[in-house]
Amino acid sequence: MTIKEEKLLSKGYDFSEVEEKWLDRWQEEGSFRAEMESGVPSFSIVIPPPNVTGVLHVGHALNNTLQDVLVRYHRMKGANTLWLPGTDHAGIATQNVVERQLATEGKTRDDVGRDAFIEKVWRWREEKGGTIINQLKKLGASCDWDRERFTMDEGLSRAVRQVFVSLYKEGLIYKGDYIVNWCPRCLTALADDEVDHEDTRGKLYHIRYPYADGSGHVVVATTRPETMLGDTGVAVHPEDERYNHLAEIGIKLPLTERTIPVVFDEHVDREFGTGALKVTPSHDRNDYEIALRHSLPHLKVMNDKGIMNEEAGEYAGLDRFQCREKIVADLDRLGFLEKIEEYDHAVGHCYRCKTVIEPTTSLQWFVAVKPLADKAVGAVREGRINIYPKSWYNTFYSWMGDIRDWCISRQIWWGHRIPAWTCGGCRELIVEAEDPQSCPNCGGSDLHQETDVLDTWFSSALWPFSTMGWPENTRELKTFYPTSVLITSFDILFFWVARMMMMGIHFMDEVPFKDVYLHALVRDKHGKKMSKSTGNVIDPLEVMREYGTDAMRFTLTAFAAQGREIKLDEDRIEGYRHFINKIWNAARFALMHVSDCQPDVTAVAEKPRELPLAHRWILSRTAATVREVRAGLDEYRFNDVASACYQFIWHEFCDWYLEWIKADLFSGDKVLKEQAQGVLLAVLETVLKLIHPVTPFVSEEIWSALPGARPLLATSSFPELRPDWEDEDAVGRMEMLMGIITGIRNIRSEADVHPSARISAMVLCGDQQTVEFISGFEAAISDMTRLERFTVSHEAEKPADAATYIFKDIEIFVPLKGLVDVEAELGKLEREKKKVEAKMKQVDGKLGNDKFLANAPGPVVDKVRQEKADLETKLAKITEAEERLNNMA
RNA sequence: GGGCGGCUAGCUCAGUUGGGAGAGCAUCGGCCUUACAAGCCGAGGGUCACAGGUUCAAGCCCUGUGCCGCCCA
Repeated sequence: MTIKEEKLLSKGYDFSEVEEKWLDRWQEEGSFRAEMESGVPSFSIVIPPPNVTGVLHVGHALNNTLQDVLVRYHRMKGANTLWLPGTDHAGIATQNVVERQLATEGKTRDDVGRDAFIEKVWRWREEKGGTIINQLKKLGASCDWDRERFTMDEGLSRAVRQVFVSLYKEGLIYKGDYIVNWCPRCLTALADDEVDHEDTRGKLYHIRYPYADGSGHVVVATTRPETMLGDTGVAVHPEDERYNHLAEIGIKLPLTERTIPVVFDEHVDREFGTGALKVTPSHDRNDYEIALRHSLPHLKVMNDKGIMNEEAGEYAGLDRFQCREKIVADLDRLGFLEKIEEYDHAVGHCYRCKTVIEPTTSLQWFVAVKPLADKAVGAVREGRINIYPKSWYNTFYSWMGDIRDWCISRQIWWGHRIPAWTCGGCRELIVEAEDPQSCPNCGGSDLHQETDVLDTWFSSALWPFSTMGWPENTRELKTFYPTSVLITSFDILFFWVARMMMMGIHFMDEVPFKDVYLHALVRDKHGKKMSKSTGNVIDPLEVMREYGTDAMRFTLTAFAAQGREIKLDEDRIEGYRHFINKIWNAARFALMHVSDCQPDVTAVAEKPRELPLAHRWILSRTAATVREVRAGLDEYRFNDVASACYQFIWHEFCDWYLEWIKADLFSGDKVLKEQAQGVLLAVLETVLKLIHPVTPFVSEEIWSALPGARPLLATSSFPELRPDWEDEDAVGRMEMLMGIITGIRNIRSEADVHPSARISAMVLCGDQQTVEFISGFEAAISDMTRLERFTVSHEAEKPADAATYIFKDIEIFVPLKGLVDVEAELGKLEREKKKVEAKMKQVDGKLGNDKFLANAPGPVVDKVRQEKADLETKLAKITEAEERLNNMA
């Protein structure tokens, strides 16, 4: 037994060794290397760089499967194809990892110092940072791995500096003291979209703020009473008559000695609570803006770690949450507490460490994004960038419409250090791409670089061009920029996608990608977010081990319908593993009959009109499937691609075609046999190519066993449309034969005829032509329904003692010699009759309606008329059958 | 409070110019029929959330309501 036979005779598909093998082969052959041939269209994707700290989760699996499907498709279509891989340096996350490592040694980053710490991070990256890249390789991701990039690479870092300096010089980057989202644990500022808002059951404290003249009080409500120590005013609506008189009086702030003013601001909601709002400019974003409008002073009452500072008076030194309790107790004791309500509200948490965010003022670097955002919006409006699914356009526009300046400085060490220096001599601020040696203003050499680093997303925003060698004008940029499509999860539309648009358009003068496909988040089968704490996480690596990578990829593809969240059920993966196995076994069968053929046996498929019906039919169905798959891939309808393949391969190719041609394959008739071999091989080749982008391993494995010397499937050509294979006549005829076979099988099953029992059946049809057509398939029909005798007629007498089945205008009889269960048969006919009558009622309703006849298009009316005729025929046959049965009884 | 999405068979979901309600899984019955029991054959199952409207015709378009989810304030 040869190795090939041994392998192909194995009954079940053993994916583990197969996957290993092809991963190696593809790499060895350089199948995924991006060539830059001239005169060939390009297709390029840059990977959404996973965090260097990451391990593959099911979201990555989905994201990269979809990318790989497209990339493999376009590569097979012959495009210059580039899928550029890499990781980002994940500033905060990575720093946290290394700090934790230090903590086990009882050290902090300050103990080791900045340079040594960064060195440690690099070392960590060398040792552990490659994990997710290897996992992506296992997934079969056909990236050009020689081009792997990292946001902290030298080239990318140079791009970051260049961009920073340009934007600064254009006045689009500035430094200022503004309110930011502060994480008191990470000790850094965060961008707005790095804050997760979680609905929290909290308390709303209603506090009495006495008028300064003692004539009364106003009640304000807050969820964060500790911030009252930083209040510098109370705001009310200018038209709120309840408070007009307070303008001159002011408020005596409880627990302090301070008197604060009342200001009148239209943004105050008169309906909320008492219509009075405490204003804490240093610890609340809205209050910050109110304070700006009314020149209220800022008063910071906490330090960076969320501990109350000296401004908090006797509360100094307390943690913010301890302080809250004490404040509430004190207010209560002194009679300032009106009431406490249960209150649901969204609380901001650090997206990295889940600590409650403290909005606070701080000196930070910002990008003035408005002008950049406007250009991005313009590109989308003009259709230079298309977003799929369409439902995201609204969200995109509304978010971009009221976008705020982007805080890009982070108070951490791991990342791109801001290229700005302050001169110790003259305080000049120097922003340069190259480290300056001396101050251009005073010539002094006492220069101090900013200690902050840039937001990781700042470098990610440059990814589509920084990875291709910008600011050099490289061949890669010329060939592959703008990229063809960006595939990512909707939750980073703004973190990343929008920012790439801004930066790409600004610096490349061209959009970074033509299409954006946003896929859903993968949830568990109940629709819950997967999380370690809930314990409902599906680990893709485990799935791949258990069911095979192809099964997982196929499942994810089948679930990727636009505009819907993905509820992943492991049972479904198992189901699709069965499909992979089905393909394997179908191929195994096919190879038993074609492995010794010359590859040119497929030439018979070039002249389909000369072939027997079943071949014409399967070729036509193959052509239709090719059409569907191509259209699905072109329009990002991944689920349609999967279901078209599934439906065709299992329920047409396997269930019908393979069964149908067995007789020919085992036949002594050389011509019939070679036709069957040829078409079988041609269809199998097409199927393997179609399915390869989704299930690369099993398809490549089978492909390698096909007769003849072949290039790798991964670099073979994708099936072209085959109008010459399309054959509606063959499809119609085949459907009639399949209907007859199904009818006979139905009768056998309903009548409890043992599958091995040889019985006879008779078919009555409308005319002699049809009789002749059907008789031509007597053998096939008998074979597939295990008949000993099959007859066709258009005028024979209808047997009395027979079970019947009606398919369109064809009646099928299976004589059962006293074995007919009259009651059961009548029941079956009755049910059938009800259905037909219900349909008939609908159809009659339409045809009896003059307006329908007048307004509906001709073809629609004709169709309904035809339907009525069919229903009448069927009804008549049912009635007849009932009469026969009743006569028997 | 604002915005978006969803509600179709027991479950998970398709349903793209409005004109036949579908798939997979699950269920039930029968089969080791020489590729596959990870299989084959057959069957049952739905007031398309609810109420109106437009139309000759609505799962699909419009309005409102309910429930669920997400985002934003």
